[in-house]
Order: sequence, then structure tokens, then C-alpha cells
Amino acid sequence: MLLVNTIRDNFETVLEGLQKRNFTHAEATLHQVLELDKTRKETQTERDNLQAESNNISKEIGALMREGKKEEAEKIKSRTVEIKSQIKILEDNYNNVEEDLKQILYTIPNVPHISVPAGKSAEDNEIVLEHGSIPDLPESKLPHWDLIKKYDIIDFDLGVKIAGAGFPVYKGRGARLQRGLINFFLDEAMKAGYTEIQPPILVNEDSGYGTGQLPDKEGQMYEATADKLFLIPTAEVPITNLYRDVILNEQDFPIKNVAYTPCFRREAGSWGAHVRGLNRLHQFDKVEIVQVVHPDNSYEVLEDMNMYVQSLLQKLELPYRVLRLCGGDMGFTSSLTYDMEVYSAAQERWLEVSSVSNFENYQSNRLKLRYKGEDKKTILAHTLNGSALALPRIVASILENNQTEHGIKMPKVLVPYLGFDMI
RNA sequence: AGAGAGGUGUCCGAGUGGUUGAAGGAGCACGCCUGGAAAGCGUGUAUACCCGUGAGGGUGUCGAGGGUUCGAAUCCCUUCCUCUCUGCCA
Repeated sequence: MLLVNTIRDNFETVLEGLQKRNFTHAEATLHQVLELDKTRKETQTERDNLQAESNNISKEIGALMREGKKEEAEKIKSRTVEIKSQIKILEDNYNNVEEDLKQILYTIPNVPHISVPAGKSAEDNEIVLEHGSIPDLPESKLPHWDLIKKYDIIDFDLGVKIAGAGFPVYKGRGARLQRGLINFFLDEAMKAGYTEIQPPILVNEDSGYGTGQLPDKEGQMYEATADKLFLIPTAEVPITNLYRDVILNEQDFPIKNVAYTPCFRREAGSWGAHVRGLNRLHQFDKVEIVQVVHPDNSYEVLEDMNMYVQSLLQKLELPYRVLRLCGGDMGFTSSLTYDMEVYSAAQERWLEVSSVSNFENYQSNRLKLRYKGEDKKTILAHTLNGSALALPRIVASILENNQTEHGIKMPKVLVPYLGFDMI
């Protein structure tokens, strides 16, 4: 969440940013935050002063008791009665104000970076670049949901039988393609200096709050209610939460983690061709990169991560484009997001396979993820993450783009991981 | 899942109602000593929030939340976690 200080010191900038996101009632909400914060401070001062008075009386009583002057002690006791009831009132006020303030702050999204274009929906996203050429396939080309049946590599019906819609069963070369891609992505990340992590894929409530899935979006996560645990929608949740309540040293930067996990999403979403086949699933595999960095260079790091994800797509020989998301399409917690989309030549659509974001200190404020600066002050770190990459749509694109009469050609770079070059 | 033990500062560890934010030790930082280092000696060493231009002061924090009390690390209740033994199990 945003810092109250940021709102106060950069009111206009924050306001303009929120308006770029189409955050309604931005100005009124920001004023409300400042007003509540002012009340909070005043209440605290008043409460603390009374508490101090009460503490002093207690000390006096303690001193008198030690000297055996019981009667005098009894006399001043009566003075505390009124103070105590006042403190109780102020204490309640304080808690209420603080809670109200927190609730409002939870509803305010991150302030977009200056370079984020205004806009309402995906149509207003800015295309930064396109790379690779779109394959020219014959009319007989098949979408991946037909290809997977033809070659018997992914079975949705079996998934329905044992779990439900959106839980595919990968078989034979389909399963090996999954495993090969995961290993390829992890190896590449390792070469790029990321440390591999295997986190739990169920997380507790605190973790959900830390990265912003809670409150609000609990409907998107599967929940193991008996144990109050949530199945992760992305590895971002466990990995970023590794650093919850952590104070780092400046020398620890940059922290670069990579994790492969299955991801679980309930999202009801829309129906029809756009969610057919592998386009949208309840369970899918993803390799995620997360960095925790010094605030001064988080945007350089974002560009690095952007280039890194592109390098993966290039190695897989997939045509892709990079979008800079507009204010209206950007995630709640992000300051700047690049989406990478691959072209899927039979669906004739661009499919999002990665989203790389800088959250600046929006997440770390909730997480209390800080570092000690030179003057020993604790300062919030910046967090970033990106998919590198999400598997299903990559698979869809590989299958569709590389289909031939004789089978589906695998990208060269994967062959050592697969042990075959055609499906 | 059952029985027991326990959660205190960076770490170890004392503390069962009254200058305890917390003894003692270790570690760390600085200074003295030394040719240099070790040892030794001295000083300092939590955090959040609030008040104050500043020096400085206040409040809260001994797993978390509540309660008793003029006063709680210390007593009571609830809850979370860890460890040991037993059971179960990949």
C-alpha cells in the first residue's frame, strides 16, 4: 500500500497517477487519508500524554509502597480512576481511526510510473516492439486443442474426470514437453544469476495480505478452509513473502530468486474460444523470477528482466511483442508493467505469456521489507517480478506455430531437454 | 492425533507484580594499548509511532490477542508456533 507520507508530500503527483488509472474519487479519497492521519496523530499525542501521567502516578505509588507509606499511596490511587477511563476512550478512538485509515489505504492502487500511458483497457496498451515473423501456415492448420488430440499429448476429458474443467492431464511427449520447458527456464535463470527456490505451494493468510491477494481477491484463490491455507495463484506469493518482516543490508542487493511452481486460479472469467484449450486453466505451471532491489535502480532492473524474458522467447523462436500496459489495464499493485505476448498462429491471436512489473515500495510497505541505509535508517526496498515463463500458452504457441504435415517441430533449444525433436 | 516442555534484544541467557527496555555473557562499532595483530581496558550497541527546528522527550513493544491491577516479561484466559516422547505416514 501507499505510504501516507508519499501522499502528503507528493499530493499532485499521486493524484494525477491515480487518475491515469481511472481510480474514481481519487482526490476525495486522498484528502480523507490525510485527514484521518492527522486525527490519528492528534489522538496519539493526547493518549500518550495521559498514559505518561498515569505511569508517573504508578511510579509514585511504587515509591510510597516501598517506603511503607500505605495510606498516602491509597490516596493517590483515586486520581488514576478518571485518567484510566479517558485513556480507554482515546485508545478506542485511536484504534478505530487507524483501522479506518488502513482500510482506505488498502483500496488505493499503486501510483503508475510517469511513462505509463493513460487508458481504460487492453486496447490502450502501448506496443513497445514486435519481434520475429508470423508463420505462414496452410489452410489446414489446426488450433492447439485439436493438435493435442491428434497427437494424444494433453487430455482435458481425463482432467475433468479426476478434477474438473481447466485441469489438463499431460501425457507422453506432452508431459515431457512440460518438464523440458520447466528445466530449460530454470537453467536459463540460473545462468542469469537467479537462485532457485522451491517454496510451499500453500500459503497462510499473512502471505496473502503481504502480496495483495488479500483482502479483496480471495475469490481468485483456492482455499484449504480446514487449515486456513490458500493454494498459490503464482510463485510470487511465497517467494516475495520470504522477505516479509525482513531488514536487509545494502550489500544483500540485488536478491534474485527463481521458482517453478504449479499455479492455481479459480477465476470464473469468460467463456468461448478465448478460454478454450490451454488459454486459461485452473492449474498451470509457471517459472517466476522475483527481485528485491535498491530503490535507486529498480527501473534498470525492470529493463533487465524485460530483456531476459525476451531472450527466452527468442531462444524458443516464437514471434512475440512487448506491451507497456496502460493505467487502466495494469495490476493493482504495479507501477509499471510490461506484458509479453506470443503469437499463436492457428488461433491467430496474441497470447500473454509473461507480465513483468516493478512494484516500487508498494508491496514492501505491506511486507515491511526494508534495508538499512548508510545512515542506519531503515528504508523500504523495491520488489519486482515476472513470469519466465508461464507454460500453457507457450505450449499452445509452439504446437500451433510449428505444426507440419509430419508432426510438430520442437524448438532446437529444447531438444536436449526433450530427447526428441518432433511430436 | 495424544502426553509433556518451552517461546525474552543480533545470538546465548537471567528474570514470577513496582526506576526492567529488560542483569550477565557473546557478537558488533569506536577509542586506548601495540611496530602490526591477538589479548586486555573503556565507551556504545533494538524497534515503531508521536511531540520538538534541534538537543531531547513521550508512548507502545519480552510469540500474538484479551483480562486482572494504581502498576504485568512476571498472575489469569484465548490463540499461534517450536521442541521432546508416543502414534500414524511419503
